[in-house]
Amino acid sequence: MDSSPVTALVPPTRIRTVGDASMRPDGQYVLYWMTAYRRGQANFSLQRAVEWCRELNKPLLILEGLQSDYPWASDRLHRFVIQGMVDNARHFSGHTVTYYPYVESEPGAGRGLLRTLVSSACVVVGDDFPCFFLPRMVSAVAARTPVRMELVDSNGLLPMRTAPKVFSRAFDFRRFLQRELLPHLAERPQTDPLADIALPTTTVRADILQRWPAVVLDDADQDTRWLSKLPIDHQVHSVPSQGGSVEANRRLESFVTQKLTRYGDDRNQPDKPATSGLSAYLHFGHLSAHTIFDRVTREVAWSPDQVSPKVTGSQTGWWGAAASVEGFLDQLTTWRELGFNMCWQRTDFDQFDSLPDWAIQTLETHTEDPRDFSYDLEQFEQAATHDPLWNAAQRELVRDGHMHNYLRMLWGKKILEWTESPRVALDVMIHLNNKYALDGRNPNSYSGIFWVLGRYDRAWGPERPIFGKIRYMSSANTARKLKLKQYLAKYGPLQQQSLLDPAPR
DNA sequence: ATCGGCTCGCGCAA
DNA sequence: TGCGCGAAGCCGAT
Repeated sequence: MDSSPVTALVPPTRIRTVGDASMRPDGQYVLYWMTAYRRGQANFSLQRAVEWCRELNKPLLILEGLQSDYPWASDRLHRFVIQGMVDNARHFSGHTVTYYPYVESEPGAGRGLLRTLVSSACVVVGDDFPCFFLPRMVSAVAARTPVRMELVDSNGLLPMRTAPKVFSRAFDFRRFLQRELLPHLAERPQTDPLADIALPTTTVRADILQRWPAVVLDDADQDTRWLSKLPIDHQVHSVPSQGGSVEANRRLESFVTQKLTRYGDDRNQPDKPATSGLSAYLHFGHLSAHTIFDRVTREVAWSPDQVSPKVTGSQTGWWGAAASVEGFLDQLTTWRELGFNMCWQRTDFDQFDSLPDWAIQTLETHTEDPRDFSYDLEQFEQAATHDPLWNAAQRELVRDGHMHNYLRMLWGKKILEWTESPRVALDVMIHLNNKYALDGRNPNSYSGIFWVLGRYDRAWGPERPIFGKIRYMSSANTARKLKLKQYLAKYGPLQQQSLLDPAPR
């Protein structure tokens, strides 16, 4: 793929104008409001903002903000994002742009900042992310923005707008991609849209900086101290995983060179994991799916002419690559983009009633079935069930901010089995995942959670209590299938310490 | 270890 | 209208 030319312009299908205000040529700068693609590289939003700068000969101001009052805001999520800001500050300092990282010090403190910056802008470019509170926030801003505002889709390899409907099965979406994806693979974002160009410069006014001080990133290593003053959840402590584009690229490199060939066999093996560990970086936009795709295909010298002319929707054989590579690309394309397809098409993607009819029907038939075990949210959260394997998976989530690939399915199936109703089970899954997982609050998190309840799946027999025709999973079989000795030891109960205390450093 | 049966909605060819 | 097929299932038989 590397040899094909990079698209000169951001594809129009990735851009939508919101509101009806016009561009103001007498503004002082172009404003890029960075909310989802928190990176300087391979970012169509940034690239679009630069297009405007060049057309108008105006400076570029980039606002990367972090509110403190969004749901589940915590030390863990804040620290990851702020580490990303450190990388971005370093990256943008080598370019003729003004980068303005802002972290809200108390709820509502940031109110007015965006409006103030917009009032001097020619045009505003924002990120078109279809999940969590971002769509609502962005439309609220768009409704009262006095200048032209564009949202750019830099989420994935397929522009969200090109899928004409919701796909209810991976197989159908995969078949669609096999027909449609190739041309879009050629329309890649520029690696560095600011390379080799000199834009006019601007500064943020002193009175603005005084009221909304840019976050000081020099002492990011000490950030635990100033994070503790923010009105966020300090019980959800930060984790060793470092956020930001630098670490994201380091992980990508290590995955491609060390693990990719084993991906097919070992991705579910806890003791010698062959996973990429990139989902949190994708979620916060520290890394682009295009960058991952380019790096993987370069490593294995794949080119589009290896693609099979036969479109079947089958998982294997279409890419014309080794099984491990096809498996990983299927994750990156079919499964990742399937979640974006759902969130883009349906605003009720996080509601129980968005499940397929057969799943709702069978779950409701069995809602009154007696439960052998029933736990409330706190018992789940404290990993206080009777099942050591489930508790270990929950502790991994709470302590490290992620959960093992295969166990997260079992984790969800058991929550369904051990709560009073499927709707409550859904609430528990969403809450725990969004609160503790670095990659939560993302379309793919919702895919995983809803898969537990039947989305993208099919009915299975025999019909069982509670589950009905929903696919069942058991801890005993999982323990038989995976080597879990080290995992169980690592995530066993702590002796003295409460689960929610900060991890020892 | 590897199998067949369980069981069914969906898209597409016919 | 019928057919093929599906993210990771389980269970019992060989």
